[in-house]
This record gives sequence, structure tokens and C-alpha cells, in this order.
Amino acid sequence: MEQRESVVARIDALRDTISDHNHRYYVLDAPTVSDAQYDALMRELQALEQAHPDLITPDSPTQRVGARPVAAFGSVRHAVAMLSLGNAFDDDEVLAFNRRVQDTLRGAGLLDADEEAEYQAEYKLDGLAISVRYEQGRLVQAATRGDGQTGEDVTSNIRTLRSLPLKLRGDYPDVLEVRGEVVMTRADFERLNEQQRERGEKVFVNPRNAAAGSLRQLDPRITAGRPLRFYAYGWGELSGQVPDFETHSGVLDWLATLGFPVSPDREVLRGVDQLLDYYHRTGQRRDSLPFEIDGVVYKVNALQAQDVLGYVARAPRFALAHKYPAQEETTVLLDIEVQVGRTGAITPVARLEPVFVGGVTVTNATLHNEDEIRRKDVRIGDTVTVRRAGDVIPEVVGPIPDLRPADAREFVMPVSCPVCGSAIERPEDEAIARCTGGLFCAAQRKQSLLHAVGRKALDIDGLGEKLIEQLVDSGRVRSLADLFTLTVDELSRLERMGPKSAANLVAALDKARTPSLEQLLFALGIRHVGETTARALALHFGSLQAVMDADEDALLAVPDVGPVVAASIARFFAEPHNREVIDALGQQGVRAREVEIRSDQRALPLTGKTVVLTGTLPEWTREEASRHVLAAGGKVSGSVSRKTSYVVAGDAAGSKLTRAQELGVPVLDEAGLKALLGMQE
DNA sequence: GATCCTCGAGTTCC
DNA sequence: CTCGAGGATC
Repeated sequence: MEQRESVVARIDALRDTISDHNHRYYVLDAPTVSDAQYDALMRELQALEQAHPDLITPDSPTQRVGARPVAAFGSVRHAVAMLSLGNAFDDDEVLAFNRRVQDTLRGAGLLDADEEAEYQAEYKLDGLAISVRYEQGRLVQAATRGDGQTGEDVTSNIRTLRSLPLKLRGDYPDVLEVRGEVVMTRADFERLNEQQRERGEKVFVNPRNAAAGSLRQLDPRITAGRPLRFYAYGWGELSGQVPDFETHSGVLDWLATLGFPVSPDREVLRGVDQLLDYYHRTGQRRDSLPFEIDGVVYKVNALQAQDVLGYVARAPRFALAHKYPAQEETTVLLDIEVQVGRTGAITPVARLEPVFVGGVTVTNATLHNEDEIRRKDVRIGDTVTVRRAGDVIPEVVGPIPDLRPADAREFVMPVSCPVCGSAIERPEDEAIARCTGGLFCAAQRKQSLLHAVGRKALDIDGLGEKLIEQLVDSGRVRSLADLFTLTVDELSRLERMGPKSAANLVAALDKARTPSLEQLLFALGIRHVGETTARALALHFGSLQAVMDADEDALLAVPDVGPVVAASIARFFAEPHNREVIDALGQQGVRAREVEIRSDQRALPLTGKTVVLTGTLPEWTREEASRHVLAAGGKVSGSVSRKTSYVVAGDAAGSKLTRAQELGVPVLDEAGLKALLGMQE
């Protein structure tokens, strides 16, 4: 018995010592023992626990790596929602934010007329947002941000992060949810990739992806081997014995005393000038920081003031993320080639020396049109600056004139189509040059077919670019109607087509024989007739025959159809070839469904309203949401204006949300939209 | 005739 | 997302 007591005491002592060393190493960054000494302590503890398995507790440092793999992550509902932040990209937006904050606080008597608001500024780390829950001082659950309401349960993986305490130090509250960012340092990222390369495993493109990939491992033992770090920046549920806090920075200081690493280089600042100064100072050292950041965050420091400012949609009005411009890189413009679009539009595309920008390797970038190239004055052979516009689409910003080689060539628009050889023409007053080959041009034929089978048109699954390429090049498919004559037999003989995929495709084609009239009209690819105009035509005429029979005057009666569009539609249906294709489609059993004339003509909830969707909604996809809006008689538009009735903002809402706020357009979240539609759960 | 609002079209990477 | 351009509105 006596011996057992001494074992218990030794185990406790070892656990305390080890977690103390973890804290010194990962949080204070000031280790007091060597790695070997640390390992020796760990091994001793493991040996004792193995000899006395009944003494193992979940918060023992040995248990960080013990958990078994799981089949899938469970989901966790956040007790307090994890919000997103409003964004600013330039100083003016920060000034506007500060003005709003100060006006509101002065109105509430929290700020004197001549007093400047106090903020806490911190880095916006580029990693994954995580919420970690402690009950009675013990780590019980960790979840990703997910949509802000519900995230994935990553408890076993988070437990392996040595920088996070399994057990809190000091006086802890009953319940504490810590919010922070899981990141990988640049150095750790390089080391990990080297290791991955040696083992012949996949390397990660950037620290953020490496952190995300490591945390989303189903096997926590893999996560345990990855060098992840956690930095706290906020909190969710907090109850029990908690000090009486007045400021945001005060809470973070307190979190540090409980054993959490908090974001380094935080500063409490007063007034907007200091914020901008912090932003620019940080920008200068951005590249020398140990981890990647994509901006800085300003938060109104006084908690009472935060309460007064409140929230709009899902973003707090008391905080702002001030982002740095999309990362730019330079590379060499190897060549400018042209692509032929569905309408014959000739688009110059820059072929670039592969360059790593903003997390991906870019080799192509659109140059839009001739004027654009001239405006930017880029020439083949130039060293150019490339950035990812809106963080997605690569864009050539411009040349670096000093590095222009003597033999740099200007781009010359070809006079004939590179695909079919037809003349390329550019109308006097237009920006776009076009191939005049029409459907004689294989490129245009392929693109038209791709358009027709697209999701918003006939929605035929399993018919991609490669397949269309084969079918058109072999001459087997010349028009949309030909697609419907394909058989399982001949399809399975094509490259990369098994009997299974062939059968699936034929089934998909079969399903596509009864599109709605608007889908069919859109699929035809009439110039100037997109999704919206197709719908307007369908609703106005009710049948394909009626649209075909309509003359220009009749077409002009359709809302949003003017002379240019009317002429384009009339011209399309006057073309014998197009009529033949429509006849052939009919023979293949392709017929638009009857247009449902709404029996209930009473006002629907959204009649006459225009709704703009932005960001990711928690439950609905963008398409689902717009279907619901349309069904309720509303219109969905892509840009916010004074005429917009509502902006429905989801997660990561960007410029549209900002614009809505500027124009004073009401902003709803998904629940608000559902309420409007009368679908309140 | 000018201005504002929308729609259409094209696009990258994995 | 961005640009260009058609349509509506004043």
C-alpha cells in the first residue's frame, strides 16, 4: 500500500513537471530543460502508467496521443456563435469604422466629444479558428468554426497540441470556451514539408493548408506528429467564478495566466491614427514574423462599449479586420495566347512562368481583351506582377518596365481564328474581338455544348470538357441534338469511359429530355439571353413555339428586353440551322415542360422585392436560397444598389455587405430570410 | 442625354 | 470577381 501511495505521488509530480515544461516551452518560449531531459520525464511517466493503468487520467500528458482514429468527425453546436469579422482593405474604410464606433459611443454617453475610442489591436493569424471548451478546468471539447453555429468535433486532435493546457492553471471558472487560431509557423511548415518529401508523402502548399490538413486528420496520432500551435484571441461561454473584467485586453491577459498562449504583440491603442500606424508597422515586419498573417484586427477594448455597439448580421460592430493587399509576386510573361469562347469571343490569356501566389501556383491569367493589354502595357517577355484578385482569380497587375528585355514583343491580335481559320473581327465600338466562324468553328461548338449541358442549363452530369472534345473532334456530335442519340455501347468504347460511366451518362441525358422552358432557352445559348432573360421569356411566352413565333415587337414587350436583345433572339430563331437543331431535339424527345402558370396570383411574400445573397449561409446553398426567393415572387440580383430590398449575408460576407451598410440596405441572416418567407422553424 | 442598375460572359486552380 | 454593355429611369 505504501508503495502505491508513493507511485501516485510520483505520477502527480511528473505530470505537473511535464505540463510545466510544456508551458515554458510552448507558451513562454523559454524552456528550462533539454529535449532529452523532457523525454526522460515523459518515458518515466509512461512506464509508471503502464504498470498502473488504473491511474491513467484523461488529462495526463501521455494521453495527448492516445486516442484511436475515428471514421468521421461529429458535429458540435457552439454554445455561443463564432462570428466572422467585417473587412477593410484601405485606410478610408478604417476611418469610417472608427467614425461609426465613436458616434455610437458618444450617443450612448460612453465617450466624451473630444475623446478618442480605445482599441486593442492584434494580428489576424492565417490559420483555422477553433473553440476549445473547459469544464471544471479540464479540456472537454474542441470544435472547428464550421459555419459559426455548428462545427466539427476535433477534440482528440486538439488534445495533441502541446501549447494548449489539458488542465487549467490557477483559479479557473466552471466553464470556459476559449477561441483562437490554430497555426503552423513558417519554420515548422518547412521542416514538415521536408519530412513529407523524404517519406514520399504529399507536401503542403502553405502553412495554413498544412495546419488545416493536420487538424482534420481522422487519426489523432498523425495530428500529434504535426507541429501545430494555438493562440487565443477571444472567448465564448464563460461562467462561474470569473474576475470582473472591463476590457477585452484584460480578458486576454487573464487567459494567459490560465496557461493559454495569446496572440503576441497585442497593443492597446487610442484613436484611429494609432490603428493605422499599427497596421503599417505590422505590414513592414509581416514577412519576418514566425507565422503568416493576413491582416490585423481592431477591437473596441471596453466590454461595455462592445455591448452597446452590438452586432450586425453575424459580425460584431465593435471589431474590424484590416487586411493586407492580396500578395503579389513577379514572374515572366512567356507568351500571350488566345482562347475562343462560346460566342466566338477571342480572349488573350497570359502564359506565365509558374509562380506561387497567395497559396497556389499560377501559370495562366486572363488579360480580358486587347484594350486591357494596351492599358497595362504588358509585352511578351516582360517581368510582370501577378496577384490573386479577390483571393481567387489570378490577375496580371502590370509590367516592371525596368526589367523589360530589348526583344519584348507587343501582343498582336491574330487576324484569323487559331482553331477554325475564320476571320477575326472587332466591331468599331466594342472591346471584344470575335471569330466569325460561328458553329463552323470547333471551339465555339465545344463551348456551346459545354454551356448547354451546364448545371444552370440542361444539367447533364458526366459530360465534361474531355468527353465533348472527343465527341466533337470525331465528328460524332455536331449539335446539341446529336448528344441525345448517344448509346451506352458507343460511349463505353471511348477513352476513359467504362460501361458504368456510359450508362450513367445515358441516364443523365434521359433525365435532361424534360427541362423547364427557361432551362432550354438558356441552353440554346442565344446571345444576350442569360439565366434571367431566359426566365423572363419563359414566363412571358409560356412555350418554345411562342418564343420562336414572336417578332421583334412582341419580344420588346418582355421586361428587360430592349432592341438589341430582341434582335438577337429574332435572328437566332430565323437561322435555319437553329430551327433544324430544335426540330431534331424534338425528335429525340427533348421537350420543355409546361410552364406552370401560378394559380395563386395573390401577392407572394417577396413580390416586387430584390434580394442580394452574399457569403456562405449556414444551411442553404446559394442556389437553394435563390430558388426560395424566386418561389416567393422575389428577384435575386448579384449587386447591391439603392433598389435592393434586402441583403442576406452569410459567413465570410465581403464587399456586398459593406456596400449594403453604406447604402443603408437592410441586412438579414438566413434565419431572417426564412422568417420573411414565412418558414420560421 | 446622362446615370444608375443589372445582366451576360469569360475566367483560375485543384 | 470583374468588365462591358444593354435597358430603365429621370
